[in-house]
Amino acid sequence: MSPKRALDMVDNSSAYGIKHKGKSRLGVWREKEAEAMPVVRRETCDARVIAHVDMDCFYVQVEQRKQPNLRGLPTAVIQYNSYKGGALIAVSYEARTCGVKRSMRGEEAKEACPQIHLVQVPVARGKADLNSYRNAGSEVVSVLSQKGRCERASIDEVYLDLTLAAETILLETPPETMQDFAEEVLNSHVLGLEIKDGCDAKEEVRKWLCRSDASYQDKLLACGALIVSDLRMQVLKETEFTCSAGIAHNKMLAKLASAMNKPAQQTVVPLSSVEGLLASLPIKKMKHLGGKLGSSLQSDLGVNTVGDLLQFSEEKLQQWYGINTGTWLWNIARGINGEEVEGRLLPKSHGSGKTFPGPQALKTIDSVQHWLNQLCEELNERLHSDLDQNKRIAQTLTLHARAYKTGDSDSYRKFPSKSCPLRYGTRKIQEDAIILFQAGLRDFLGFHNCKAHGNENNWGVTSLSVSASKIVSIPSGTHSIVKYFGGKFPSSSTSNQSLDVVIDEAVPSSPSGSENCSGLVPYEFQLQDHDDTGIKHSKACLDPKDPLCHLSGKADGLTEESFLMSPSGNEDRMMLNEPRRNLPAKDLRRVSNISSLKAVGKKKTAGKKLQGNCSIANFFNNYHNSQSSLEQKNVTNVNGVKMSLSLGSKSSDDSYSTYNQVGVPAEHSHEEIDTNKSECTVGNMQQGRQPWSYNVDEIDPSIINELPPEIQQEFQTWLRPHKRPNVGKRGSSITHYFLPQK
DNA sequence: ACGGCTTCGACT
DNA sequence: TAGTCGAAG
Repeated sequence: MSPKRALDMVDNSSAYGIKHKGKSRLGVWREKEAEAMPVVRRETCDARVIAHVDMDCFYVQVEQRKQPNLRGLPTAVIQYNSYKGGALIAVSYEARTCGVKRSMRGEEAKEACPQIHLVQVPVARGKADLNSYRNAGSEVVSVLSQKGRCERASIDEVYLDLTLAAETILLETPPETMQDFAEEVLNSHVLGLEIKDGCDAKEEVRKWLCRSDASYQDKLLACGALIVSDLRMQVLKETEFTCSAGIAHNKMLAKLASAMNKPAQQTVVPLSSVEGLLASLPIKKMKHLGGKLGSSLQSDLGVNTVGDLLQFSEEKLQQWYGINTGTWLWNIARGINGEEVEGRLLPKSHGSGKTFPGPQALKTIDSVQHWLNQLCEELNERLHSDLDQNKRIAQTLTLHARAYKTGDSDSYRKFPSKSCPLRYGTRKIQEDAIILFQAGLRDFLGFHNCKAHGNENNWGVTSLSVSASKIVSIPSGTHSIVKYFGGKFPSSSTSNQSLDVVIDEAVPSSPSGSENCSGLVPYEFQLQDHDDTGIKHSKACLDPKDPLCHLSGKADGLTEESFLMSPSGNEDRMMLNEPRRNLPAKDLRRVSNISSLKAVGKKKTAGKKLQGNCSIANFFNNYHNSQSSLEQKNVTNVNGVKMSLSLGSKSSDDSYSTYNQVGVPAEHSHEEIDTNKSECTVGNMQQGRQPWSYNVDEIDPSIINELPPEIQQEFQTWLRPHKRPNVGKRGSSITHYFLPQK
């Protein structure tokens, strides 16, 4: 009842038709012209090929790679061993068959499955350290991002838009002309494909893949299945991780499908199966409907399956849930979901937090200080990794906390989150964090209740977290300039405080005047000496001779144009919103025949190759047949080339550092498509990069202020926060005008 | 004593 | 904007 009220009030006030355009809170594009079309045709128009790839019990796999003797055994990853054996955060499929569930604690899991192996999450600074999982996720992304636009949806999931690659295969080597299929693709599950008793499932799948009378969409999906099985093999080969995948015409369906057959399998959702699939799908299984909205649908409308939604008109759903959500519901009931796959390989924020349940609650400023210091250290480390590896800078620091208050039975008040401009350097982050905390605490306790000190605090903090957001890329050119001037740009993540990027605050020199924590815009970056002596936010340059002063003094600011030229990929979205062509007549790039096993051509040495038509299941059979770690296997790829495959425990720590960088732009212009590297190019080109028309690396820093104004301005742009224009409408002429030159 | 920790998006 | 809230994995 109550959610609907809130939504009603919001959306009714914004009268029909006004808020229609743009992205709703559920990421749905409302398309007027599409709405006029009958359902079937609308769906038919969506001939994209989207995949969702989901790592199988990822944390477990990461631990099993570290300890290969755990492979194939019931295993779970736990954190914090203290309370009832620790909390399970990942459970292997062997353990799941014993009835072990993720919500259990270690002790329960031991009861349910006495043979289970419990591995602890690494701990650093007294808290869980997820870095090894993050890095492992990056390894996977670096493989998966090679055949199409790739969106890192979480630490262990990605979406891929494989439309272009699938279209290309269909044109050049359509499945119906292929004589051999990799075994893995024959293991696909095809929804709606009936496997009659006594029939060979693989043979049925093979026939489905190469039906010449299939619809265009089905053929595209078949190509998608080929690509995805290949990618999954590649992931296994490069990372030793298995994953599951869904291949469908949109993100929603792909996501649904990837969960249908786990682990290490893939599922295809042909158009013809969609209606039946949704008809029986419990409403709560749908992404975004697992929470209150789903409950509200059940209790208020009596909707139990997604298909049940079909009986409600769009208007009705809008009346209940608002315009955007209503339309979204109406669409998903029909299997329609226009969300784009965002080309984003890196996270948008970094956070570090810890809870202090019940008795552990922090009751003194000192203990809060201590833990904030730990959290800030970790955050700082990750910020510097990001800077090193991805040339990105975060601009906002936010503190979240939870606290309770005893006595004084004021109505319960939430601990407010607070944020301020982020200054690089552990000490500075720590200082700012505690100041933010104190500001929050004041609000939390209320004005009258400002008992500062003493042991008898009436408050306790049950969770703390710090996070860094508003991350922007520095183009490589800027990086080199920074290096020139500062000479302190960290080249390895160990040198932490070598670069301070200071966000200039117009007002007080630290967030201590908490009232002023907000409202400091506009702010700008300055490069500052790295002495960590204190809080220096002064607008004046430390070194007046520093040529950067001229730049940062030059103001004039961010133009919309420069935003559109940013390498963050935004400009591409403008184009992607254009209606799809029916056939990919032009602009096709060569994509290697997916059944071939060309090396990815990256950092990975030729140490590991797997036979082309070997299935993932076979991989494991082989693995268990020869357990010895670090064993070399000689296998032959489809081209008849002998290669060696090494399995088992490589020294995991080393391998992480090799990989933990991902998505660093390759410097390809759209023109220089080299067929040899086509896989990489197709994958990377969507990222959109290098707005520079000069090679900044070669510019003498001492004369930077003599440079052409465009260069200075661009440089300046990168020292300022992005201002996201509201006017990024599709087809706006300014967009096109400033797209990277062809 | 909420499973903990992390990330994202929409909304106001 | 900063801050809140919901959701997911």
